[in-house]
Amino acid sequence: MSKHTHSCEHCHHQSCARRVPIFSSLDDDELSWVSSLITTKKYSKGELIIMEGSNPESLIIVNKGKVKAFKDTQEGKEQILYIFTEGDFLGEKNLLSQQKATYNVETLEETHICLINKKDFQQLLREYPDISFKIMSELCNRLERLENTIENMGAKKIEARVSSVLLEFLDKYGKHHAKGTLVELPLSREGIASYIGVARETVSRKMSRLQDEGVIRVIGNKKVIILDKEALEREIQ
Amino acid sequence: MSKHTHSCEHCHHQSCARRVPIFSSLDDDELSWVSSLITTKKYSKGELIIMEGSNPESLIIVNKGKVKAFKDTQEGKEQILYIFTEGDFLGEKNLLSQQKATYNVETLEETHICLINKKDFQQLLREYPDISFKIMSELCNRLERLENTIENMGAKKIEARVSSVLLEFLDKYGKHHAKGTLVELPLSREGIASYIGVARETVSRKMSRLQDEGVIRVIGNKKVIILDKEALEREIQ
DNA sequence: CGGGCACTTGATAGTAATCAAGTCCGGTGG
DNA sequence: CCACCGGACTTGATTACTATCAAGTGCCCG
Repeated sequence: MSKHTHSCEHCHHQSCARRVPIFSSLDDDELSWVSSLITTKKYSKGELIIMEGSNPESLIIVNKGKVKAFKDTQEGKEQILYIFTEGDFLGEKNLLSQQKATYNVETLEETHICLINKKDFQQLLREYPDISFKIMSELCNRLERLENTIENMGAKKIEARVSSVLLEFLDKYGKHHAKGTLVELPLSREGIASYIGVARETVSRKMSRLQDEGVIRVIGNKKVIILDKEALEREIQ
Repeated sequence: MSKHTHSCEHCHHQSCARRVPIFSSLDDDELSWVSSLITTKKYSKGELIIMEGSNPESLIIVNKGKVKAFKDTQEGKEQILYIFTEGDFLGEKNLLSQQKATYNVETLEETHICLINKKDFQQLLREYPDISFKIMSELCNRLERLENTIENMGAKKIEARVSSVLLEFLDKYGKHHAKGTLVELPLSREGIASYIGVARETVSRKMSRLQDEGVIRVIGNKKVIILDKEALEREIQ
């Protein structure tokens, strides 16, 4: 057994490593070793974790909470690119290519992260090629999501973009509910707007319309019940 | 020396393998071996290489020519996602994740491609981890390009999108010229339009305006001289 | 030289951004 | 506990921009 298995100060990390898809091919001993490499950090809501142009020296894994990755444009707008949640990793660009961060990352709620040092991470990759495969696979998934986003933004009506986001949030954050699926929105109206590239008023209007049509039910600013998932899927086609 | 080094039927492939960034860490012997795994194929302009939903069983490397990767929407529009040129690989999604093709790929001119069988490719990855690193690095680059595209489409004016494309083409296809840089456009106006997500008439108008302002000079339908690169960069900011 | 196709240019209409009030809700302090 | 305050959201009116529709125009190729 690894000498790290019973190291109490790392016990709470192991669950982190165990939950992360990129380490899913490792056995208990290996996970213990990985856990020993991890340090943790906690952030409260609204803190900036990574700043565009900086040079993070570690792989970051989200252990609890949510963060948004976004770019600031000179026109004063904000374009949200990703929302990362439990199990997602980030900062890989700085470790795999030799690049500076190309976007900001900010917490959307209280968030705990795990950090793996650049050298340790690179050693892991060499020792366990399966981790590389997992990462490549995840990078392909991200590419696919971005490709779909581009298709939405370039070739589809705004109705379709709103429906897409709602379905995406439904998949990620939906919970069963009497008449449909209850979704806790990770973003404000303004956040949704800068995620799909429209004005915040437009999001309000489209969501109001969807409510009038009986497709969704809006509960305050942070919750939505999806009553008719198929209708949303029809909007996207 | 590898027994393949003097195998004439593979000589013309070796240059392909040698030119490809993902194999740049291999030595001559290893390259010869890779070359022996490669088969080639030629396409004329306008042929469909990959169809959305199909399941390509090989990694494809562009050896000569250009191809476009695009999605067809139900609204009848086409969204172009990538233009791949000499040295670029594609089809990785089907080999790294277990996914079907999520976009169509069509040649923009006469194109020669190299094919590496799925099993051979996976063996290569296991034997030479550096190839995995190169691929991860390239995937990160693609992510970054898509992230920038999304920023353009979501948060920037159309002027900026046109300027972005022109600068992108300038980087990839520009050649020195008396008064600026001559760029052979890989896409028609309609192609450019579906690359940046606007109507083809809008591309015409914006380019006319840029010509009136003395920033570019349009020569027929397929060439442009960039006279004032800085002006384009200012449009993007 | 003629035909066709891609492109340009102009006119119009539709849609979303912007500007501008309100409204709702949660939190705070009296 | 209630009243007030501020921030986020909704809704309405107007403006600006681009898509669409509709003629031309020019260029390439046979």
